[in-house]
Amino acid sequence: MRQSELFTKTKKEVPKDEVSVNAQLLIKAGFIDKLAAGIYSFLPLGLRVLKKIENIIREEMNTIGGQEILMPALHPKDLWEKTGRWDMMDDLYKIKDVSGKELALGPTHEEIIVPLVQKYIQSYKDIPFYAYQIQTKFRMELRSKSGLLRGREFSMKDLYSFHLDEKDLEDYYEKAKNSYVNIFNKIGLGKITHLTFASGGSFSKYSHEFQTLSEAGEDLIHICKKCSVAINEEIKGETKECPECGGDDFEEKKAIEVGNIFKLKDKFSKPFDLKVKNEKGEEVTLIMGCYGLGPSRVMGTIVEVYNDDKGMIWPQSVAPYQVHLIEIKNQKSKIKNEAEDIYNKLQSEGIEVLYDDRDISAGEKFADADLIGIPYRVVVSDKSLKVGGVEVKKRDSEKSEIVKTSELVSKIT
RNA sequence: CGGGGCAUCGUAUAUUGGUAGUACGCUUGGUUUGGGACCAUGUAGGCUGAGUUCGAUUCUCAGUGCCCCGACCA
Repeated sequence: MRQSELFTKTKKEVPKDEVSVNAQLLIKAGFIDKLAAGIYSFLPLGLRVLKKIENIIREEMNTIGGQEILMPALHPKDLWEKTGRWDMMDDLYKIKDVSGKELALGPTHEEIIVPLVQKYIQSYKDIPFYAYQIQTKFRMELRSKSGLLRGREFSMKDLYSFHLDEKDLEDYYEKAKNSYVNIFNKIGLGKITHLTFASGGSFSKYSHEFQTLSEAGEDLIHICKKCSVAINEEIKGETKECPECGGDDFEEKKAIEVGNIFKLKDKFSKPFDLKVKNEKGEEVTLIMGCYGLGPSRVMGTIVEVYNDDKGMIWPQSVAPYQVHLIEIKNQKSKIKNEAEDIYNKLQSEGIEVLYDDRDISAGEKFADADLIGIPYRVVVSDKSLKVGGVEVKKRDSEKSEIVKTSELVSKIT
């Protein structure tokens, strides 16, 4: 992508009503735009990051047998009345059409997937079954805040699993848990994301959250010093020992909840009477698990965690581009041609390049590169050519090195 | 939902009960080119409604919006 053609430009100033680090940096760099409180547009750079995150999640979901689907965001009222959540859930957006028909904007999809599965699955032979989607959710947050961390409209991956018995649910739950660990490792948050015991509601003792350490977090978690699994505030009040290893020495830290997984058992299959025939021809109620993970919140979390005073520092796996190619030219030099050649070369190698071909000062290009936070910065200038090539600098490092143009591709892959 | 704060060109800000100014951005022309360069040029603004007043962007009230603290958050 040529930066001269990129839809958004960076700003020098941040809107004064933004305080959170992720909102400030993402808006300043032109990744997102705020339409209203907790409602954002994803602009070209931001959308690329969001999609990278989504694709990492997809890959892992597919690995554990999830089939991707896409359910509607508009939900007829009667489905929500069946579970009692039309009145119970106070952050449900409710709308009415001209005929007076009432609908909800989906905040989660148990009410939709259960009837859907009921319609297509009648036999134990089709169970277990796993389906997931990545979709926009709506929740009427009374106080949305902190940029992408708590929105009223946000992206969410929700996986639902269907089982014949609890043992099968348990087994799959463990698989899903592991797949979440893989996801956070791949996204670059692995080391600071703790598996966290949370309340299991009325049907199981525990559920699990995935909590990423950050001062911007709303949650307080208690990390077991022995096994580094954490427990949340709620659980901390109920137990003195780590449910994982029995340790009793904890460290308190603030964290952002980036994922949660629940054993729903028959909480939703029962009200909808979701049953299949077993081997004996008897009807059995299916039991369920659900597994949530918010790509947009993850994106905000990454920014909160990886930044410095100059801007964002994207992990390679989710960066909008791998290389920020910068040309520094003067009127007499042939830099333009050199930079063009390198741009084409890198692209033909399948490397994602943001090419700063704009006619502005070097300082401004460097400042933008630091702000946008692409992992590799490659500078082409008279100075670099004179000493044999291009200058390569990693965003998270102070030093740069001269690399021969012919060796550039191997250097950055 | 309780409490607090804020509202002026696209962005950030200043001033004022009497012609609203500056910087950045953007236009055009020129000089520049290794850490947000310079000269010239043009561009655009008082959240909405009511009240007080000869006159309101400024004072009062209401509304709306945004931010923060708290509560809430399968």
